Amino acid sequence: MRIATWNVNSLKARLGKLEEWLSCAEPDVVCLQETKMSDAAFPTMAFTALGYESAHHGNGRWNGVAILSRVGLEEARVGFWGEPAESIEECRMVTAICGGVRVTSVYVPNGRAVASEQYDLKLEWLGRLRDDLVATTAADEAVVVCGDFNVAPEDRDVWDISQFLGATHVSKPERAALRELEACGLVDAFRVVYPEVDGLYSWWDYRAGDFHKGRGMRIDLVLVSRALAGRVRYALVDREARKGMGSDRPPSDHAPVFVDIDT
DNA sequence: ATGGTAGCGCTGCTA
Repeated sequence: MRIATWNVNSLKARLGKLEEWLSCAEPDVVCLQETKMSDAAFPTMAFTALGYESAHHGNGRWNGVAILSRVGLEEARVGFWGEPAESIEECRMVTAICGGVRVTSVYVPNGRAVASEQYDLKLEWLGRLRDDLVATTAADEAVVVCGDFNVAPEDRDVWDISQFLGATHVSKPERAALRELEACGLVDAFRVVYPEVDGLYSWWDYRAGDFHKGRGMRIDLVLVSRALAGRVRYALVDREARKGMGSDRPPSDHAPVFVDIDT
């Protein structure tokens, strides 16, 4: 199974590129973030035409997450376990069973600035994600949680750690919250394939032309349960797709990343 | 140099 995650920074603006990329990369499952649209506007038929079932959770101009699957999509649910859908203000999580794997697409809150209210909410959100996993997952289950975590797991996952002094995405509490997910049995699939490789960035700031300067961060992660960790065969950040593929629109500020797993 | 760009949507917020 080839499973991908891509923060598209507006699905409306990126639909053409995404369709191109689906034909090119042929993923079986795709987790999307920042669709920035309502469920009513979600282009279900465009994906059906390419052979993908879909589940989306969005309510307007911010956030919005989706799962596309060409290997089946069942039991879709939005938000955290037990959370009433109508009470969710920010659409940041959708889960479904795809080809025998429980897949979750997450868009973790950005956090804005360390010690801000939004930062505390980010840590709280990651805690709720952990609680969801504990409540719903058996130890031997095939689970993939992927998306934009807005956390760089280690210093080598940013272009220059000295530039991030006191910044979000690299702070100890954020990284500890990520490690809490790993303590639940999730494994960073990229580090299975590339234990020693630096510079596997998935996001570059639009401002200051950071992409072309190689100044990025690895914040888009594919976390797999231990049952799958030994079966990860390949992983890639598709930087070509971050270049724009020759269309008239700019690319997303994130590149798609994917892993191949024997399932 | 407290910058820079992108998206949404029409004013300033979010990233």
